[in-house]
Amino acid sequence: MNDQDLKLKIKRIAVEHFNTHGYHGTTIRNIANEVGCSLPMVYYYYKSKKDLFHEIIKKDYFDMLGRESRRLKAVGIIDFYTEFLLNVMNMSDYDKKVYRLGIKVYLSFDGDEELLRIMEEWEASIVFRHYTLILPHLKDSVHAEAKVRVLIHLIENIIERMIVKNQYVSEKEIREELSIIMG
Amino acid sequence: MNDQDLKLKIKRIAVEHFNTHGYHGTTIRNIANEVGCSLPMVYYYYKSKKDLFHEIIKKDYFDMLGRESRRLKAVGIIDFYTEFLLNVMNMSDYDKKVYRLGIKVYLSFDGDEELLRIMEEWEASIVFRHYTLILPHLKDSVHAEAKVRVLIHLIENIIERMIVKNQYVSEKEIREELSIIMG
DNA sequence: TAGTATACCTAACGTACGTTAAATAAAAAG
DNA sequence: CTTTTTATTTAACGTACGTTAGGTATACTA
Repeated sequence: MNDQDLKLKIKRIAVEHFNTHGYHGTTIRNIANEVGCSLPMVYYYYKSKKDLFHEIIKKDYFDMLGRESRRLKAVGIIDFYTEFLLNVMNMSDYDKKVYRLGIKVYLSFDGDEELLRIMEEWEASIVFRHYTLILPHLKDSVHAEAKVRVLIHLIENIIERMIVKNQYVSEKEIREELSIIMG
Repeated sequence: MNDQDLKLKIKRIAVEHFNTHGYHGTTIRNIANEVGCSLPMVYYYYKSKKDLFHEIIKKDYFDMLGRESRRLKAVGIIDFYTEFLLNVMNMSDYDKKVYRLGIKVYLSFDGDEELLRIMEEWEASIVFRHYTLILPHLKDSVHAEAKVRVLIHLIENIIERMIVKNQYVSEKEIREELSIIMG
């Protein structure tokens, strides 16, 4: 098998196992078994179990977040977020699993302090970006700031339904729910 | 030490460990160490690690949910949910940890299939209950059902912030956010 | 006070984990 | 064709886990 093929396959299976059983519930032996290679091959490509987990979050998770956020192009704010959320739902299965893993770490349900810190930095910058995006569309509103907050929470909730609970959310549903807040 | 004292102390420490390190990351030895008793004492009171975890979720978690939902008394729908959410935030630390553990299981981030199934049954009944509570207050609205959905999602999101991320959410904030949806 | 039940301990069993040493097979380079 | 590098394996090390056997105090009971 090609060098990068096996390395990638190991990571893909690892993502699946970390997702299903958590960091501590995942074993290198189980990963190797499912990949179909011997146990030390995992160590040939990844320094340690922790290293493998960190590479998934630090590289793949943040790559995916960056890729998604770069896609935003629509002008109307409801179109904008509808497109954003539909993009999330149409991500590849692998990206969805990585996203799920990231959410798990973000909620302190898995991973370690180091990863959590990195994520909270990203989160803060993203919340700020949402504010600057949404606020201009709400100039005349009395509860502008609260509306932004509710909108962010709704977006978080929809992403969680899509990624964590793996539910299908229709475009109609998304638009309807966004409209209730944006008026 | 009194019989029930130690049994309770073990469970309390267990909740803390399961919360911080997950099911697989928690060890009976660590629990016993922190409790200050010997390892087999845990087995004296609980059949197994799984049994201990299941007792926490099946008993304490659902007891807590029942207790909270029985408290709802206010008549106005915004008062109603504000009180409900404030109750959640004012729960004891132990109950909050149990709640957090439950959310973890509900999101399939921990626990097993059996517990997940039990939770999904409860969740379905609760969503239905929210519908019957909220809908009468929205008769004239065009997007009544969507509004109920958004409201439920907002409530879920606020609970998650309080319980999972351990954030303080003020009554003003809660009322403001609920009002944006209820008009 | 003798006997029984309760609360608790030390020590260990078997298993499975993360990790590594050491060897081999395959491929590339010279 | 030999040498070196890369890809892969088997086997094992040490550690830590869940769990249990078998014992000892303490407290209740008759």
